[in-house]
Amino acid sequence: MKYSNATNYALHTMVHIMRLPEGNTIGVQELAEKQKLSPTYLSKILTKLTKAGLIESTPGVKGGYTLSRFQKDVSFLDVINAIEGDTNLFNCSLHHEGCQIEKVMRDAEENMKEELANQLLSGLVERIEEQHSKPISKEAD
Amino acid sequence: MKYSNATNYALHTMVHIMRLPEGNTIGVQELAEKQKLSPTYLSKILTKLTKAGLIESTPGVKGGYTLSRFQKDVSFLDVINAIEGDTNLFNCSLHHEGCQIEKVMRDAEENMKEELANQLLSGLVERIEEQHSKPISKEAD
DNA sequence: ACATAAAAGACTCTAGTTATCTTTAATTGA
DNA sequence: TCAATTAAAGATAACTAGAGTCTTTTATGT
Repeated sequence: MKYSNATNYALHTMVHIMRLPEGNTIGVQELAEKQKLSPTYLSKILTKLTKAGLIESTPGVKGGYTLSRFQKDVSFLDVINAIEGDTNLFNCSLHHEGCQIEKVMRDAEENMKEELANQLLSGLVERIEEQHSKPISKEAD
Repeated sequence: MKYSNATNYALHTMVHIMRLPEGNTIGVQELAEKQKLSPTYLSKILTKLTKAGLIESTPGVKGGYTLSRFQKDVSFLDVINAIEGDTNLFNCSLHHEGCQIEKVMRDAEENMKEELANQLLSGLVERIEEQHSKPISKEAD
C-alpha cells in the first residue's frame, strides 16, 4: 500500500512546470532529464496530467507543456487523482451495505483527502523558493 | 493503491472475535467459514494479529484464538499496522532530505492515521450490536 | 501416544506497476 | 507542401506485491 512512483514523478514534474517563467513551455526531454526518467515513460504521466486538465500540451516544433490557463489552483489531490484515479482505499470484502468498518475507514481516508485537497501546489512552490533563497540549502523540491 | 484484502479480513475477524462471549476461543475453521476463506490463508492473517499482540492463540485440542488479555483498546490502526506493517504511503523519489512534497504528503497521511488510531474496535462493536438490535436490519459488520 | 489446532515454509497464480520501443498524429517553419 | 519536431497512442516485456494453496512442523490437551 503505497502511492505509485508515477504520482511521485507527477508531483515533482508539476512543481517544475510551475516554476518556469510565466508562459514558458518545456518539453518532455528536459523534464525527464531532471528526474532521470526515460522520456517515453514520463510522457505517459504528462498525458494523464494533460487529460486531467492540469497542464496543456502542444505538439510540434515550438511545442511542449505549460500550465493550464484555466485551472489555476491545483491541489495535491488533483495531481493524485489524475494519476491514480479517484478511488477508495478500502472496500468491504463482504460487499454488503452499511458496513460499519468501511464507514470508519472511509471517514479516516476523507481526513487525508481533505488535507490533500487543501494543499495547493502554489503554496508548495512558494515554500520551495523561500527555502532556496536561504543561505545554505540544497536543491530540494 | 488500496488496503489489502488481508487487512479487510483482519478487521472483520477481529470484530468476530470481540463479539464472542467473554473468555471464549474460536478456531480458524469457524472463522474462515464466515468470510468464505480457506483456513490456511486466514491462518496467516491470524498469526500476524497474534504476533502483534492483538489476539492470543493456543494450539492443541481445546485451542483457538481469543482476545489478548493485555491490549484492551485495539484501534483500527493497530490492526492495519499488524497486517500491512507500519509504513509510509509516500516516499520522495529523489531521495533527498527536506522534500517539501513528501512533507505535505506525510502530514495528510498523518491526519488519516490519527483518526484510525482514535477509532477503537470496541466502539465499532457497540455500533454493530446496536444496529442489529434495531427492527429491520441485515447482518452487517 | 494420539488427536487437534496453530505456525511455518515452499510454492503458484494473478494483477498492477514500471518501464521500453515503435508507430501515429499534430504543429511549426522554411 | 514538405521536413523537422514534439506529444499521444499502442504493443510489449520485466518486475513486484498481493492473494491464495498445499505440505510439514510445532505445541497442547486427553
